[in-house]
Order: sequence, then C-alpha cells, then structure tokens
Amino acid sequence: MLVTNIHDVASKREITQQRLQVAALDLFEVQGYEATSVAQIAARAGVTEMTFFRHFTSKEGPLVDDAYDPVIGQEIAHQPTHSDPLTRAARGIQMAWRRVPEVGGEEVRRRVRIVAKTPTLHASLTRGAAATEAAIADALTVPGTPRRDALIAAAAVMGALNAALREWSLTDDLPLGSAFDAALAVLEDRRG
Amino acid sequence: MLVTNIHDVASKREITQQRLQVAALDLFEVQGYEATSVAQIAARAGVTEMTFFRHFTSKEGPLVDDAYDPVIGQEIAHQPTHSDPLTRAARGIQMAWRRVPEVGGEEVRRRVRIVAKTPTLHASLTRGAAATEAAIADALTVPGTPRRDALIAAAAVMGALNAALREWSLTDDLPLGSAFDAALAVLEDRRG
DNA sequence: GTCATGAATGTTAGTCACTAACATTTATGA
DNA sequence: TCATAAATGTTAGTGACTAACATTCATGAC
Repeated sequence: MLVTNIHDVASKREITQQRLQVAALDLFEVQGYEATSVAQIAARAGVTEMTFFRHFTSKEGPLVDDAYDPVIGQEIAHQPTHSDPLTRAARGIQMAWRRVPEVGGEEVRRRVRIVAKTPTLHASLTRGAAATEAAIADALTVPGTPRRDALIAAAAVMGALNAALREWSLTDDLPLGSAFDAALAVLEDRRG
Repeated sequence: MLVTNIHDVASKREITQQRLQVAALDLFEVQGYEATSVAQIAARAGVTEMTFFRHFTSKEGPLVDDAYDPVIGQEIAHQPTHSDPLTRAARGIQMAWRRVPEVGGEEVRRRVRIVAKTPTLHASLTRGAAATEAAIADALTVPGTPRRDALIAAAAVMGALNAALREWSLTDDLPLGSAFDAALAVLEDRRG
C-alpha cells in the first residue's frame, strides 16, 4: 500500500469490522433498527452485503456480539461455595466489572440504548448473552449446587442485568457500574 | 356445510389455528424447528402459507403465543407490599399457577421441550414472555418500589422461570408445578 | 330458501435476512 | 518476485414475512 501507519496494529479484518459496526450503529440510531437494511449498512461501510455476514453472524451482530464471559466465569468460580448460587453469580459479576475499564462505556450505552428502544430486540439481548449465561451456569455448578439450580440462577441474573442495562442506557450521566449495582441490589434485597 | 356438529362451539378461525398449531408441533418434533418451513406447516394443515401468518405472528407463534398474564398480575398485586419485589413476584406467580388447571400441562411440555432443544429459540421464549414480564413489572410498581426495580425483578423472575421450564420439559414425569417450585426455591434461597 | 355482508382464505408479487459456490482481489512472507 | 492465504466480490438461491387484491364461505335478516 502507499501509506502505512506504524501504529496500525489492527488487521484489515478488524478495520472492516469496525467500519461495519460504526455504520450499523449510526444508521440504527438515525432511522431505527427495523428500517435499516443490511445492504444499507454494507454500502455505508464501503463493502458488500456478503462481507457484512462474514463479520457478523446476523443483523443484530453489531449490537450484541460481545466478548466478556471468561473474566465473569473466573470471578464467580472464586466466590465462596457456602453462599447461595444467586448471590455467588451476582457478586462474581460485580467483581468482574470492577476489573473492566470504564473505557468504552459510552459505546456500550449507545448500543444498549438502541436495543432498549427496539422492543423486538430485547430478546436478542438475551440471545447475545447466551454465552455469558452458559459461562455463569458453568461457574456456578459445583458440588452442592445442582446443575438445574445453576441454570436457573444464571438465567435470573442475566435477566436482571439486561433489564438494568436497558434502563441505564436511557440515562445520560450515570456510570455503567450503577446499572450493575441496581440489578444486584434488587437481587440481594430480601424482605420476605 | 354438510355436517354440523352441535358441540362445535369453536369458530372456523379457532379450528384452523388449532390445526396449524398441531401441524407445527408435529413437524418441529419430528424434523426439528429449523428444518421445518412455514410452507410445510401450512400444507400439512391444509391451508396456504399466507393463512399461517394470519393466525400466528411468526414461525415461533405456535410455540410461544400464550395468554396467561392477567391472573399473574392480579396475584402479584395482592402480595403484601412490605415484601421485596423479587419475593412478591415469585410468590404471586406461585399463587397464580395454583389457580391454573394442570390440564394442558402435557401440551406445554411438548412446546417447551422443542424450545429447550433448539438453542436459537431460547431467546424467543423470552420474547413470547415479554407480555407476561410487562404484566409482572406493572403489578410490582407500587409506592416504595421504583419502576426500575420492578423491571429488574420481573426480568429476573421470568429468566428463572424460563430456565426452570426448559429443564422441566426435558423430564417425563414431574408435574408442571415442580418447575415453578424449583425456580422460586433458587430465588428465595439466600445464604449470602 | 335467498340474499347481502363480512370473515376467512387464496393468489400474486415483492422485500429482506441469510447461505452456498465459485471467482477475484489484496495482503504477507519466503 | 513469487507463492500462498486471507479478504472481498459475484451470482444465485432459500425461506420468513408483507401488501394488495380476488375469491370463497359462513351467518343472519328477510
């Protein structure tokens, strides 16, 4: 190529993916999710529709494709096993997010806000979180906690987290951490 | 028509819808959800593809279209407001299901089992439960419980319930109520 | 019974998400 | 410079879903 940036550690694949994600988010925000076609996104990113699907598994991809999971599972596995699974999951997630830099929080807000404003996408957030949910369930499955209970607790925590994220995304100033605090507070507040 | 059944209180619309649902479930069970096309379902039910979409909003319809909700909301609203929202939601649902006849439990098992065995449908169960979730959130929103907390608690409970239902559907003999008991037990078991 | 009216269904044609197979360009290292 | 593989393009197709219009069928008034 004619110009090579020394700091350009990103592969071409990563660049294209980034361009597609930006294009998708821009269009979703301006004209709404449903009214935006994959062809439009691809055109705006300067590639073909086909290329879009080589970078994202579906139209929802730019919104929900994520890659946290391992940290979360790790932290949950470190929780004391004498606690109940719901508490372990909640506290483990809290720990994990303390280790994640607040950097990029604004982009998360942008993405979740689009989801929050598109009811048909709420379930997609669940789908995107499927891997995370599985990781949580695995980390919760220890002697004394049957698989079934681990699955239930994982699903409950993810449900609460997604709901909290949707609400948080509609605010402008609250930090990302406050969404997690809200979810965990509801899960831990027991006044039967 | 040539033959009229006196006991035929069902309208033609209801009959067709029933035929479509049976056809869909049969095909989903035998060849899997993804491998079944709406055209196939319609053909088996003796109607057109177009007619299918006049009875169900999507291919998932025969699996997730439901109509409980009002009873649940009612029971939750009757829970003592000094309890925390998660507990109110859980106990309200328990009450509601005590009032629902176990009749039809086998069909529920059939439907949920298909969902449980089709990972891409897990999120659809969430979508199908959106109305129920909204009803729960509404019933939880009382003075002293901010809307945000109600939304979080509703999402957590629905997540737990769906996970419990998926697990239950894979068993053959347990009654439907045991699925609810399992979900609520995890939500109420606090050993922080 | 007949007839009018609306519900239920059919037909046609189209959009859009998504996939497969194969061709072409572009980057990278020996 | 050349070989190799990664990245993208092209073409063609399937299947979910929708819109517009035509047709059949059921139901009540008369």
